[in-house]
Amino acid sequence: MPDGSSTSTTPRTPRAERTRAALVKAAREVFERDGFVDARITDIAEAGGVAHGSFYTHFASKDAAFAAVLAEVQEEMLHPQMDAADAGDDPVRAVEAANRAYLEGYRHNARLMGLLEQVATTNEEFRRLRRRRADAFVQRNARTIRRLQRQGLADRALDPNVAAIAVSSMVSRTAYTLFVIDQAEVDLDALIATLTRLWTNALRMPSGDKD
Amino acid sequence: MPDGSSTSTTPRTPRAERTRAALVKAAREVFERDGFVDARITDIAEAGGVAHGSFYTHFASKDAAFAAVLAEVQEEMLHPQMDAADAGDDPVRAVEAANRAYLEGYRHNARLMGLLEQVATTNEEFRRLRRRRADAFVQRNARTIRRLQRQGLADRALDPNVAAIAVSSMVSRTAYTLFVIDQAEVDLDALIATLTRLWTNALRMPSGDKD
Amino acid sequence: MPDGSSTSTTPRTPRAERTRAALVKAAREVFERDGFVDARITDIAEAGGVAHGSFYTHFASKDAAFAAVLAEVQEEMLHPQMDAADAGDDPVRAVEAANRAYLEGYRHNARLMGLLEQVATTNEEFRRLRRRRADAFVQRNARTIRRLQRQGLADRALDPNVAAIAVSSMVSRTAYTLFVIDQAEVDLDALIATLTRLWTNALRMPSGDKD
Amino acid sequence: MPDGSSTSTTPRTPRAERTRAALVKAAREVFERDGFVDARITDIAEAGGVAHGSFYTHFASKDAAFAAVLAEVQEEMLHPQMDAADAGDDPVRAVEAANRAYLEGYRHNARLMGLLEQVATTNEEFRRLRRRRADAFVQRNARTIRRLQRQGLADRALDPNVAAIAVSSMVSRTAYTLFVIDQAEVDLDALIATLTRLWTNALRMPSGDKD
DNA sequence: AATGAATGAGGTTTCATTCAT
DNA sequence: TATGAATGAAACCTCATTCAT
Repeated sequence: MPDGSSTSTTPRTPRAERTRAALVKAAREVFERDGFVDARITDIAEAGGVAHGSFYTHFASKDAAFAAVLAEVQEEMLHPQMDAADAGDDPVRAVEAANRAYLEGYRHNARLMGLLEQVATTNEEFRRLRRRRADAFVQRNARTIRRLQRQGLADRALDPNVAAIAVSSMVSRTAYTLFVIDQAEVDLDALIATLTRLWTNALRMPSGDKD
Repeated sequence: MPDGSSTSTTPRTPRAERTRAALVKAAREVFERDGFVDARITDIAEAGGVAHGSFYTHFASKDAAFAAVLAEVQEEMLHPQMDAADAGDDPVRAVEAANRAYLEGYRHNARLMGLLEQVATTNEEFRRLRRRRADAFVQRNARTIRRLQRQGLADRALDPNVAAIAVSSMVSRTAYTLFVIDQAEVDLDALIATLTRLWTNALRMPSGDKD
Repeated sequence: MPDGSSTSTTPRTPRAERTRAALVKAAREVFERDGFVDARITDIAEAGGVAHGSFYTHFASKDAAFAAVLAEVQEEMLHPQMDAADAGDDPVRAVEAANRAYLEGYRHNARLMGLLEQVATTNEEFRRLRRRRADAFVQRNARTIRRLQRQGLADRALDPNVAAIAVSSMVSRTAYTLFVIDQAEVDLDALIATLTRLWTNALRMPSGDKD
Repeated sequence: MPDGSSTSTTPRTPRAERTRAALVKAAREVFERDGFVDARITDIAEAGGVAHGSFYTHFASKDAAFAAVLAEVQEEMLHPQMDAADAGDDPVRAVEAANRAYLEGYRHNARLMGLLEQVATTNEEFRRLRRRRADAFVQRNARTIRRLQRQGLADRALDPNVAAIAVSSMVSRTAYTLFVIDQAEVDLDALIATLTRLWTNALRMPSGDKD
């Protein structure tokens, strides 16, 4: 979470806790409805059932409120991790599991992801946040790709660092396109299947089927 | 290009033409330096060497000026077209040529592309513009993928529409990551090679080399 | 009074009440000094001893502030009502009383009446307001004229509706001419006497004196 | 006409004369359509079929153009003159003739009269113009009233100066109400009859009919 | 903690008028 | 005389944030 900005003072009383929770919920609604720029503190306070000024009892700024909203979904929104442990020994299944986790989380929080994209274009703090999350993902995938290459399970001609960026871009931007821009109804299983196959193809990971 | 957004009547006199050109140049500089939101009309006018109000002789609004800036780079910025004609009979060469064209254009106009991304998150008009460009690209690629599948040159298990979105996302988002976010010095040839290989791998397009 | 034009929610705290009152007073001063068009929000705020933006805590717009100023003088500024009850049985005395009330109110708020005239030429909202007030007056007078005609106390050859407009125009426009345009010192009793006599003559209302 | 402001330089050539005439016509249309404040020089020039800047070849300012428009209707728009010469020896007929002339002129140029009223509330120059016209009218009527009083043909109890203002206010404001504000279809003969009777009644001028 | 009034910076846009060609 | 581009003043209103109660 971007530094200490999420809250000015750590809330103490249960009443404050309740108010804060109501404001986080309200903030998410208003942000998702109006976008970050057009969202007004007044509207958030009103939606949270408190007076205008009370917003600042709990958040130092509009940014801080947005950070608090993001913090709530952080767990759900980890990037897909091609972690073999997730799927026994089968790397393809691992990719699929990672994609499923990511896409389900993305779809569930699509508007928020769109917001993060919006805010990150403008605000250094959230640009860093977005980058940190992406980096963690990319680096872990780069390690995995290197391991697969060593094991003869992935195309050795690929630069693992660039490949990690590329496949992660493929999944995340496709999710953005379908869920945020198009807002289309999507057959998630089919989407996962296609992206997984593209991914494993791209790395030339061996699969049971014949070419 | 968002149609009516630049001032409707074509400028007449050479003097006007000169002033307008100076303003487009100035606008690009200011936008790239300050971002769309923080760019001030005043600064653009000043950078263009004209009086404050003269900006409005040529552009109806900040949006219109931005549209004019984008129009200038339109040709350069076409999406990669996997058009076989570009590379004789070799589909892999065609992909590579398309990627090269796209990535060179992107790198050359990286800041502007970052701006477009920024503005599109906020402004319906430019959201449509971005979408229109992406759609054209995606649809042509979808046709190409279908053709390759029919010819037995691409993985028939892939949904061509989703695959078209995915590979296009891979290239464009990787460009955004490297050129806009990271702003790193990049070995373009290596990047093109990797992306092309990932792309052709992803579709299981046959290539000369052995796995 | 143009309904929703003053800020919707009734102000709460005494402090707000005080500030609002100060702003209404300040607005009246500035409007009367500079005219509606040239009056600047900044000047009103300054004259009211509050910050620029505080004006908008209490009024949605310049129009709303003007409406609030008008609301303050509404009682004083009713049009003259030729209501017999005001003067026992003597209709002439009733006319005189009505004229006195109207002219005293008009003189007292002359600059404001000039302003209303100014604003009404430009602003639909206040055009309606002016019209509503005039209509109420005219219609009541039309009824009275009809009654007097029935009682044989007024010239039956007159169209009561047009006559009502005409006599009301006579009084109100004379007031405008003398108090707003000429801004002359006026002997109010003499003016009332003349207008009353013209009025009662015009309707051929019987009076004690001989011609 | 308000001083020399109507034209910067006296036009010479027939071409200039034609352009100027077209602009006066255009100005009247635009003023009547949009009101003085909202009328834009650009629109006037466009309606007149000339370039924006050419407006200033013929008029020093927006005010000057409005003055030129008013000058065109000046003859028609003289105030009613209770001039016995108009109607032989019958003073009532004279009043009627004067009212007819005034009301016909007013109705014919109603929108322009509304404009003059609008502009006069804001602009000193036109305030003076309006006042000069009204004064001339009022003073002549005051003389006539005095004469009638001397001849025993008018109520001697009336202050002739105030009475002159009052009856002139009655006619002019009634015209404004009906033609400018209400914009109603009006039976002109009936209106003239009523106003004439009110007027002659008001002064207690003898008429053939019995009370 | 909660309230809600007060603060004040900040930039867009319009359009009458000027002026070089 | 006509053109039309250039000028620049001017002020409104929003809203995040602060602060007195």
